Order: sequence, then C-alpha cells, then structure tokens
Amino acid sequence: MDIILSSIRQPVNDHVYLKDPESTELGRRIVNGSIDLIYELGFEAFTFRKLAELIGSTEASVYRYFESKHKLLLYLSSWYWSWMDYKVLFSITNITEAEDRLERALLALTEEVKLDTNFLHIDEVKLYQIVIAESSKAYLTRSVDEENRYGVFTAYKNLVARVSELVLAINPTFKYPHMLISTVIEGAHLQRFFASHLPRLTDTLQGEDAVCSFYREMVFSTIQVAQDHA
Amino acid sequence: MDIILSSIRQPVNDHVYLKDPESTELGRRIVNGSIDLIYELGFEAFTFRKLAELIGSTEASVYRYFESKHKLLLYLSSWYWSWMDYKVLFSITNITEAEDRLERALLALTEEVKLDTNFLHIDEVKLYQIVIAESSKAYLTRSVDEENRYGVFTAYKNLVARVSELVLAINPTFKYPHMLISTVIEGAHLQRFFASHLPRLTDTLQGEDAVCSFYREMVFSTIQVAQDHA
DNA sequence: CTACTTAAAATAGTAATACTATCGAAAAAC
DNA sequence: GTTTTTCGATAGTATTACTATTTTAAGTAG
Repeated sequence: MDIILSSIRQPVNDHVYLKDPESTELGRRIVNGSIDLIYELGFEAFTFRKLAELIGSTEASVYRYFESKHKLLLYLSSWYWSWMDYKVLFSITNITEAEDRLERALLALTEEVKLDTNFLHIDEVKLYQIVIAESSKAYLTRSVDEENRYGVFTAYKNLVARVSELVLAINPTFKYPHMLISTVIEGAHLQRFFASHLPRLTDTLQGEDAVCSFYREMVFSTIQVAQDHA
Repeated sequence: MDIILSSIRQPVNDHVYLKDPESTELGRRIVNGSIDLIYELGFEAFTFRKLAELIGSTEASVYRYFESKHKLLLYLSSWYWSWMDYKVLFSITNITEAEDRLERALLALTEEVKLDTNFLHIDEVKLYQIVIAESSKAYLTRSVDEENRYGVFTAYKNLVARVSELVLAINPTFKYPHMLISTVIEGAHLQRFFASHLPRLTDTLQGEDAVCSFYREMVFSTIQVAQDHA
C-alpha cells in the first residue's frame, strides 16, 4: 500500500503548505514531530516553538513550511483522508458483489486504527487519534469557505463520494448517500472519543467492536427499505 | 415553555461559572453579549476584552463570572442541551404511542431552530448556530475527563438518555440506543454545517428538510429490523 | 443615618502565543 | 565554482488570556 500511496503525487492540496514538507528531511521531521507532539499535548497546547525544540530546529524554520498551526492541522487531516481513501479503495479491489464492497468499505472506515501499517514515514495510529480529537477543528472555523475554494477539503469529499457510489450501487434511488456516509465517518470517530471520555453517550459491548457493528447495521437497514442483509 | 424552564433551578451545572450569571443584570448581559459576539466572530476570535467593550463593562468583571472563555462555552452548551431536553420533553408530553413519541422527539432534535421562542432572555436562534459550529470544541479538549467528573456534561447525557428510552420503548432489544441518538444529535448539527459550507458532504433536497427526513428514516429502519414504519 | 457587605469599574501588569523580519552560514544545484 | 536554496540564529511585535489591586457605587440591616 505504501508503494501506491507514495507513487501518487500530491496526496495533500498544496494550498495548505508554503513548502512541501515531503520534499526535505526537515519537512518530514516537522510533520512527524507535529504528530508526536499534538498526540501528546493536544492541538491547543501544541505550538511551533515546542515543535521546533523537539525536532532540534527553530520556530522560523517551521514557519517556512507551514503558515500557521491551523494549516498544519489541515495538512494532517488531508493526509489522513487521502490515506483512508486508499485504504477503502484497497479493501474493495477485486471484490465484485455490491453488498460485499460496501461492507468492506464501511469496515475500513469505522474500524479502529491500531496497527502501524507504517512502511510510510507517518505514524498512522497516532494520526488516527489526532483526527478523532482534533480534525473537526480543521473545518469548524471562519475560514472554511475560503479554504474550501482552494480545494483543501477535496480529499475528504473524494472519500465521501467514493463510498456514496457503493451505496448507490446497491440502491440507486437512495436519496441521502453523502449524508449517510459523512454521518458514518464523523460518527465513528466521535463514538470512539465518547467511549474513552463520555461513555454514557455511547454503547460498548463485550466481544464485538460495537462501532463497526452499529454502523454496518445502520447503513444496511437504512438503504435497504424492503430488503434483507445477512 | 419559558415558565417551566425558568422554574427549574440550575439548568446549568455550577462548576462552569464562578458566579451565576442569571443572578445579576451584568451576568445576563455577559451571556447575551457573548452569544451575539461568538455568533458574529466565531469562538476563536471572541475575547473577553471585546465582550466587555460590547456590553460596556470590563474584562476583569467578566472574569468574575467565568474563569475562562472555555468555561463560558461550556455554559452556553450546557444551557442549550437543557433547553433541548425540555423541547423534547414537551414535544412528547401527552403522546402515548411509542413510535409517535420517538418521531416527535427526533423532529425536535433535528429540526432547524429558526424562530425565537424567546420569552426567555436567550437568543436561541443564534445559540443554535453557535452550538452547530462550536459546541464540539467544548468537549474535544484535554480537560474533558476532569470536567466530566464535575458533571459538566450531565445535561447532554440526560438528553441522550431520554431519547434512548424512547428507542427502547419500541425495540427493547436494540443494542445501541445511545450510539444511535448521539449519532443523530451530532450528525444533524454537522449536516447543517456541511449544507452551508461543504455541500458535497451532504445532500439537500427541494421541498423537504433533508436532515429531518434522513435521520427519521435512518432511526426507524435501524431499530426495526423486521418491522415497517409509515 | 450609618455601618457593613457586595458588586463592579478602573487600572495595571504578566507570561505566553502566534507570528514577522533580517542576516549569515552551509549545503546543494547547476 | 558560483549561484541559489535552505536553514539556523536572533530579535521583535501585537494580541491573548489571564491576575491583582484599588476605588467607587449600590444595597441592606440595624
């Protein structure tokens, strides 16, 4: 999977950085260091000064790659959505049956990221936790509209579009495919957060991953008005 | 509705304020002013200094009511969840049929707040928009666990518990009632945000409120495995 | 009417944050 | 081997999120 991912140029929209961090050693240290540090401190307490100290560089050097810590968060989110899109794509490759395709895609979307598939230079497990707790802050801002115009959220939209297509392949008359899938994606993240911090807002069950089971049941029963799904 | 709401003391957990803003004229101006200003500027650009200027007071005076702007956001969120809980309670009062009860509760949860039911001193329409764009920032922090221990999120949990009961009244064996309802609540807010700013992540339809319709269909098909719902 | 209490305005100050600007050295590219 | 790019070093600024202290005004109790 790393081979394909790295062979695709520009997984992240170039409006989010001043200089491509993948292009230099320092750039990669900035991205990796920021993942470690945001994971550790949370986005609010994370600063470029602390990051610079961690990676043995200077604040000014970090600013040469990212205009602001908000743009860095956009970068990380965007990277994550691209990665997830490939993960979904891979999970359905060579699978022909429509329901099977959707089921696999949903699993890819909702399962907990625990193992480092890390052939790449990014720690996906930490990035997953960051996305759960911080990624909504990337778009819940006054600058969404402008950033959206620059295509910053394209990766996310592509992912939603891809899985929506799988829904429509099963039920072409279903009216809310994007709503359904964005509900699943954001919901699955949120339920993980609730399970860790506000458990009364969710349900945890022994012996199964309740998040995966719930969203699978939810999607299939919602789209199949009068059909059955095993 | 105002009579009942105001007759219930402490709709908001007292850990979020230093001094109850409902107890004084200045306190009420702080709350109302903050709603106007956060609505206008967004939570990031909102400061106590600007608020003080708006309401003709001083920064130090605002700090006598709220320890931080984060606590003020917790206050506003908590107020909103209590208000929503009463809205749901009212919508199902005297309704006996289980499916009808759930349907009405879901409508209360997902419908757009457009009219000021404002007998009260709070502008619910603006508060609704604030909750959509900012309320997740109230719990997506490093201090959630501690704040949760102080009962800051009780109003939200009560709301989820109340509607979950309505789900269980229809299908007592349904395994994920809290997950379902918190998915609906957060999802409905998010879809409103997407409709305004990232429309490719949602679906809008003419002549119907797609958010309400979608979540109604979703909930009923998910909980009724082999039943029908008109 | 006065003493006491509470509330809020006025003013000042601080540490940290989120940047911006400039300059020189070293490394890389041509 | 020179030009360009890259980065480190240093310095500085406006703003933010608070804290502290003192003064003034308003209620309230006896």
